[in-house]
Amino acid sequence: MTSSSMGQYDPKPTEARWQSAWERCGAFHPDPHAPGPPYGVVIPPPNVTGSLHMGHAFETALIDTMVRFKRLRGCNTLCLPGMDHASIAVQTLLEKELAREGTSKDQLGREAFLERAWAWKRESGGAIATQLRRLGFSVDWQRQRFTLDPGLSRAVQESFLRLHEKGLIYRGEYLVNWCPASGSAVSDLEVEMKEVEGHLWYFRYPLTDGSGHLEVATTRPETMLGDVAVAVNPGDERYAPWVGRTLTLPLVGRQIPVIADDHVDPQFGTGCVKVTPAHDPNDFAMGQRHGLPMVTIMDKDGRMGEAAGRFCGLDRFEARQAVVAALAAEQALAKVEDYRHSVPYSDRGKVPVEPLLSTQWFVRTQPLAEACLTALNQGRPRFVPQRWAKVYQNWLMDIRDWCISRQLWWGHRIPAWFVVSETGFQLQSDTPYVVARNETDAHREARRRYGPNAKIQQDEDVLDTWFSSALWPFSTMGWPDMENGDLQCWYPNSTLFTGFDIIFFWVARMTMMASACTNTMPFADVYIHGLVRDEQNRKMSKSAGNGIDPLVLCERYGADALRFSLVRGVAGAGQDIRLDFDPKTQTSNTVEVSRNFANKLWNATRFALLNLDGATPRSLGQPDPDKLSITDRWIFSRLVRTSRTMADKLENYGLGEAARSLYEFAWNDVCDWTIEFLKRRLNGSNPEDRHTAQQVLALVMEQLLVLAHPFMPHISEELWHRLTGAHGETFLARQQWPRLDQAHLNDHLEQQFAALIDAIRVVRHLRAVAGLKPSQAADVLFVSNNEALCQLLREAQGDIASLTRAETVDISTTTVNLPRCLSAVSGELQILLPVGGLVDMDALRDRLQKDLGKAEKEIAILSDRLSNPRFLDQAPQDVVSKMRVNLREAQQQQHLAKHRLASLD
RNA sequence: GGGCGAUUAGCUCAGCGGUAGAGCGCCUGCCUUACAAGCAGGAUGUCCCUGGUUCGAAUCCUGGAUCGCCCA
Repeated sequence: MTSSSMGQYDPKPTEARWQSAWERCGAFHPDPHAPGPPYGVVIPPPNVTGSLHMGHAFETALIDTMVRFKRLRGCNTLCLPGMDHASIAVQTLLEKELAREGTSKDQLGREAFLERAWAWKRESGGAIATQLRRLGFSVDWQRQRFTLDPGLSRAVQESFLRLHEKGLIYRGEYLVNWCPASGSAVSDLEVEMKEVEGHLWYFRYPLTDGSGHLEVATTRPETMLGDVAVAVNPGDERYAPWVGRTLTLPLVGRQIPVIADDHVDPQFGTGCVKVTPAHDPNDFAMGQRHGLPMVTIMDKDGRMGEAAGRFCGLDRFEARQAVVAALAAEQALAKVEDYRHSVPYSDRGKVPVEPLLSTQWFVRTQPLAEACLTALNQGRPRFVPQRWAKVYQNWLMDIRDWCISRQLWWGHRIPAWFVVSETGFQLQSDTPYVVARNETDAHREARRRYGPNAKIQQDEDVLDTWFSSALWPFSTMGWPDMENGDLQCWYPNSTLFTGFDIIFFWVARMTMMASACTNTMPFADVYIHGLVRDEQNRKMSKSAGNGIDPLVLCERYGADALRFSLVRGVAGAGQDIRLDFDPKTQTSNTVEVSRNFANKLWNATRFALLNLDGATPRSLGQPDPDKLSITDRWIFSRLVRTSRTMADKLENYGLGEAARSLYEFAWNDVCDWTIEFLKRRLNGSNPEDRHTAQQVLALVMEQLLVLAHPFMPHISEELWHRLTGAHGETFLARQQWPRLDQAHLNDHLEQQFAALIDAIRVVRHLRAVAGLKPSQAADVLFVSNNEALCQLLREAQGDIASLTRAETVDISTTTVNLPRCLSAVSGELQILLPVGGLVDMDALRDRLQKDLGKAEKEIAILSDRLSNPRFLDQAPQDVVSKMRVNLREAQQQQHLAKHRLASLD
């Protein structure tokens, strides 16, 4: 290996090695009976057709940081991975494939189609599981689950049965959101409102008695074929005389009444609205209030049906034009306006959904939502950040029933059998049915209820994929087998990590189903994270084409670097983060910073290895407290403080803050100061000092690697093995978070140390001002009448000398008059560098003027404040006394700076 | 229309009652035996505006502006 490459960390082989070693050894395969408080997390199951995008990487980084932290803290930790079966996505994908082959799912038939779907799943489904491994996700792959697995299917079936038994699942004919592209109903949540430029068409509907007409406005002209009334607001005087009269519907000839309903907005359009109960949710409600008939004019493929008369067979958008043209021909088209309005689009099919009257299965959500609201009032689950609890609450308070049946094949078939013999072997909306675990049971039950000749036929439909996802926290752990060890140990789960966009889809449905099935909330906490945005603050998405492939960044910078960037970027909880990326060069500054940090850890450890003579932290043992230098005691205090701060932050989901603490501790405290301090003793001739320095170095480095592990698992594992010589199945991932003697924590020392560090910085500054080359040595003289400060400087005399390249460091409590020398003032300390004629007097004067200015400004502020009696009276005493100390120091500084300036002349 | 978030250095963002911080970028000097993916030093802010609370406000509260998201 060349010297230049030795200083650079190459993540690729290291990350691959540990990923496979962890999995091979089952490092993350916990035993539910093992000791330690349980910490259980199920990952939000990605879609089986999906591939890794930045949102997954972000979520994974957050989850895994927490999970690894809890594991190091001694929790019996399970992180369970898996995927959902994505009914619509898989079916769409396969149908396209079949179309290319010139066939279709209907030609294949249900059984062959499902075989093909499973074959697809085996061969190309679930690529994302491999991609998640690439991030170093410490999940238990042995417990990986898929929503269509037998165990989970049993949970789906069982929960359906139980909910049905409790009357929480029912079947009925209602207006549902129909997606003509996938040929299935979808739930309210799968509908996305999009603003589009459309038109508002005004139609004239004549009174049947020929005495005039009313004008109605609509954005969907074709639905007029299904109109059964025209409604006006009861308070609208313009139309009061019209209420109760009859209109003749143009093109159709149907006689329809004018009705009065509070829900009509008199300000909108003409104040008259056409009522189409079978094709509009508001009209449906109105139709029910007024007992109006439902006229369905459209078929399930989005074409006009028989009730549309001469428009039958036309596609809905063709029909729109044809209806407008026909009305125009009859002089019934009053006018057309451009009109911007919201149109419901199917999230899946990316086409406008049609509200359609149809018989479907529903979950009666209200009783479940009430149970969830009660739990929420008792703080279950706890939302982080809290504001999302309100979003969740509002949604539950205004909830609508959940349409759970889908006219698809890939999924959990509804465990209901129609007793078709009761309705002449025709399936109708009122055909009776039985719900059962299997066909034999269903048949038995049907015969019991409907006689020995009852014939049954299973419902063709499958359940919404979210139905099975809603059971995920417990279906993955063996429910309904309550004796299952996993369930007993890790259910309810500890935390659910997910995005806010999925609170309704998933979080609320999980809590409702858990309430119904397990009578508890499925997790204690819900951590809601933000989105990853690009440098222009746009949400990353495939459709916008601005998505960054996390795997590209892993290749270039390492998974550790990507993860660290994502976690460090989080401010508080739930905030969006921004990630820059230049597609031309395939580079990201943000991730580069983290890559550099990994490299810093690499080199710091390399320094330790080069200086430990093959010894390990264990073989060196703990240093003797009496032999610790002041710098040793300082870094121990910093280590204890950092470890404590990070743990506090992580316990409260402050992941970004913990990451930043780590970064600062590692880079500043350990690398910039401690390693630099230790060099002198490690290279020195005193064997006892050298031994202590080695002990300190080994201990600090090992603990630093533990602290880094949740954030950068691979490199920390690698370096820890090199440092400790661990081998076999011993992993850093399974070690203990630092449990250090809290007695090392020393506030006073850390405060004093700031003055020491500042003194060194001032010396370096003076050297720079004087233009001294690093190789040129110069003497340093500190003068202060603060005895404690002088004592500190004396203790660190050797350290100061080595860090400032000083030949000698003198410390004096009495003022020394050296005329031509570099000088500066820092607090109560005067710093002098006697360098003879080399001095640039102007630069020196500037520096002292600056010190003086700073001191005077501070004196002005502080004395102003201290002369305010109300401040003295009302501010806390420690603040007042701190101000007094600061003022005294500033005055000292002013005095010294003036004195030095005077001595220059 | 209702709700939520954001606004701090050229850029990306921390800080959230006690004298404004980091990284990147920029300027100067260094290949100093862990690291040039580095080291040392330096320059850089009406903390969006407006009132108010307070001895004291970037930080808490009113109101407003701009940007973004969610629900209707």
